[in-house]
Amino acid sequence: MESKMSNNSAGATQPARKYVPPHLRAQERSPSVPPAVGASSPMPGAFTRTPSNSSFAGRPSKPPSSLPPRTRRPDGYGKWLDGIHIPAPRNERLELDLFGEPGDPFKQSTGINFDKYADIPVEAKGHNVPEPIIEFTNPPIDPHLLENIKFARYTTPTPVQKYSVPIIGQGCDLMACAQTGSGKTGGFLFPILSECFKNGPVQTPPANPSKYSTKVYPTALILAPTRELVNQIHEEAKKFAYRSWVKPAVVYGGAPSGEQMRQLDRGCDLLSAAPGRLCDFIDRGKISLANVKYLVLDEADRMLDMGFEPQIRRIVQGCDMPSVEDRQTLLFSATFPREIQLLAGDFLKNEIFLSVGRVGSTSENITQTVEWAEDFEKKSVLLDILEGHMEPESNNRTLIFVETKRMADILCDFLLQNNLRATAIHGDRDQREREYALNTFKMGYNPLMVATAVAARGLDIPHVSLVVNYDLPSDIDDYVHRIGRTGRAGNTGHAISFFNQNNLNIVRGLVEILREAKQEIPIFLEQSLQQASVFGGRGRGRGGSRGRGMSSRGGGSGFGSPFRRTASSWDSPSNSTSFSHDSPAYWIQKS
DNA sequence: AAAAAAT
Repeated sequence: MESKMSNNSAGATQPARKYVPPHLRAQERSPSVPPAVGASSPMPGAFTRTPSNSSFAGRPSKPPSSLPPRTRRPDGYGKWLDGIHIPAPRNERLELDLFGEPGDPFKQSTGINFDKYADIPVEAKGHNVPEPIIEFTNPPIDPHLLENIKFARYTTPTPVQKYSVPIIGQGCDLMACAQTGSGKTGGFLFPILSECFKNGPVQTPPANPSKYSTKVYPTALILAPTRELVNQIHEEAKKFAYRSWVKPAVVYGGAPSGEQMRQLDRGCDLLSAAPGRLCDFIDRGKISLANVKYLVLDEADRMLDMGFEPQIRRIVQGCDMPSVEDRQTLLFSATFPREIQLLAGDFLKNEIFLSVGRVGSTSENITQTVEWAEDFEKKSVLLDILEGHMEPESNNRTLIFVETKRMADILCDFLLQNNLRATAIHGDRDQREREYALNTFKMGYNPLMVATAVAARGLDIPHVSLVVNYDLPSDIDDYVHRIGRTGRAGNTGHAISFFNQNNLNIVRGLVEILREAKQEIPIFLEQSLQQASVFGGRGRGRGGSRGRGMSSRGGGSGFGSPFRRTASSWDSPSNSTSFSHDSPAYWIQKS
């Protein structure tokens, strides 16, 4: 922000500076080495100033006939011509949009523990595992990507990136497991874009000029389980594809498909998509997967579990997607239950298995506590916690997870009635409401957000210093992802979970996670652990599912009935009626 | 039992 101030004041004293309309700014020559974005103090207004001796002023009045007249605003994307990558000129406004200013308070910045990532043990198994990279450097990373990485102010690759870049670069399939907030998105975007920049587009069938709307043939397809996550990946893709020939596009439900259609018409080389809308566009002949070279499943375990698997199979095996042999498949997640790892084999060939730390463990940057709270007292305990945590002028955000959409609304209303700035996100809200909730939360206008599972995975929201599990999930992997909304990129964070008799189904996994992360384990959890084991509680997720690296733990098949019991079926009667205590009349939204 | 994902 300081540089912006000096920029403005310097600009005011510069009589030579003229306004240049946005569509002409791109004509300016750019220096070959980019200064840090926004760090323009040595040369204020470098991109908008038009000195009289510039190439612009001396340009012939008529453009060379080989160039078609410009018909639309430059979009910041370059070309691939005769085997050569021709990046678009730089564009100051676009750079500010994409990368923000240095020290932008709304951006995630790496935290004090970033360097500790180097201490996490990494396991890479498979044939011909290449040496990891150590830094972002030209071989092997394409120089254009290096420039964009610099713009984004990424200085050091995270462990998953150090390995994924050479692995994907040498053409291998990959199953990568790395902790929440440890840079998985870069882990697939960097190598994919780097290779794309080096190799150019795959040959695309000629467009049919008679058709009003053309079919698009993305080179890379990235699938993710929620619309917001898909959108977030797309935003990252835009950063790292800046000025290149690779045009990112995004496709998901709940938003007008016409707009997405027009966006696709402007070009689509790297597509981020939610499964439903993608299928829709494939059916309508708008998207072909015939040219896909890279297929990414982000949150891969989620994408391959019961709810999504049929859709994914349809996209991967039932459309015109190249076969396993003819594409590269990349699976990323922080958790990977063993039976899903097995299932994933259908989509991979000769994959390299990469794990950073233990599969499914949590970051030690997150301080985890568990508090005993009966359902009826959760609301007041929450208020106490928030009072202690949300100092007025702090930049903190708190994310509160509940199990049901209805409870998300109820709790949000409760917080609002207590004069707290809260919002809610869940699948029953329309997409505009969801995006509004997420944006106001990100901006800090609403520093509290109540959420269902829709916000549990992947979302990278700066300044979430506290995650509250108002209701604990029944699956330990969900717990891992939820608390992973804090303590990202080397920042520290807190997670507080409300625990009571209804949560015995997660106690084993929870204790295991807390132990691994060297967290304190309350006495009541130890006791509940014994209680739960009487009922044969299976602990970690579905059947002790976590891989220990590549090495199988053998034994436990974990294919019993997935839900042998539910909390209510063995609850004491007094607890099963707790709902009526939970919601005194004045808290309930009468329907 | 719940949530998510197409209209």
